[in-house]
Amino acid sequence: MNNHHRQQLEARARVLKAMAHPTRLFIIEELEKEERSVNDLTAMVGADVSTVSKHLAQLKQAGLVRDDKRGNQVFYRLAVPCILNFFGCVEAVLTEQLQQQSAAATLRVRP
Amino acid sequence: MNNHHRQQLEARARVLKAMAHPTRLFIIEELEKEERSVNDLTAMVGADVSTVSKHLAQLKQAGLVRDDKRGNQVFYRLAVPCILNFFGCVEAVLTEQLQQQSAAATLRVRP
DNA sequence: TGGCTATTTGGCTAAGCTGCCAAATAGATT
DNA sequence: AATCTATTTGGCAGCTTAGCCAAATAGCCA
Repeated sequence: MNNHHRQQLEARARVLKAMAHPTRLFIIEELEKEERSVNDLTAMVGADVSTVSKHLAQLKQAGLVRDDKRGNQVFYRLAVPCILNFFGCVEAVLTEQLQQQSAAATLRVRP
Repeated sequence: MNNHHRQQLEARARVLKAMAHPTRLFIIEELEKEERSVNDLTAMVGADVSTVSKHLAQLKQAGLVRDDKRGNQVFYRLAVPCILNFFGCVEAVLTEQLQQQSAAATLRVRP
């Protein structure tokens, strides 16, 4: 594993880490639909404004969202449109897990 | 955000979190090529065996890899083949970041 | 200006993660 | 059985994260 490769892996890990939180995934989902102000998102998430603001800062730092200040408010939108596709594989993983679990349950019931 | 939705987001976040570490990404990359024993991976990663073993346990817990004990050794392989595609979007994010950075650098040089 | 709303930042605590060493476990070999 | 190799587990120190409250900042409106 050379230096360049390591840096590449670290960069990828940073992006994944920024996405790896339920609230931030929710925000990403919402921003897929349309841009939103911090206030909007705060109401939808149901946490303290400061918490949501910090989540948004993390997403921005990772390059996943952009912000746009208009008047009083700051609107956030996705920086990268392809995040939707991103979940095809995650879903596959989750489906696999369900199948595994139900298979295991069946084995326990009928050993 | 109803209960089912929240659980779905948490499940997705767990998978992403399992991937969000440079060493674990490296392991995933290696396992894309072929199955590997813990010893193999430890040599490639260059950390303590116990550390690598714990990374593997995390990947397994998330449903990303499967293990297979043969004789003395435990071989790990990917549970889900589609992880390769998973990175198209991450790469797009990273490319965006580079473009942003070089654009900003240009602005600083020629304001 | 003063007050109002929207957002960010600082500070704190509780909880979680990472990596190492040491010890335990499991299989193979002599 | 004794020993060797491969792997996992327990435990700890150091570091990071999440969430809240309080305070600071920024723009709007009377």
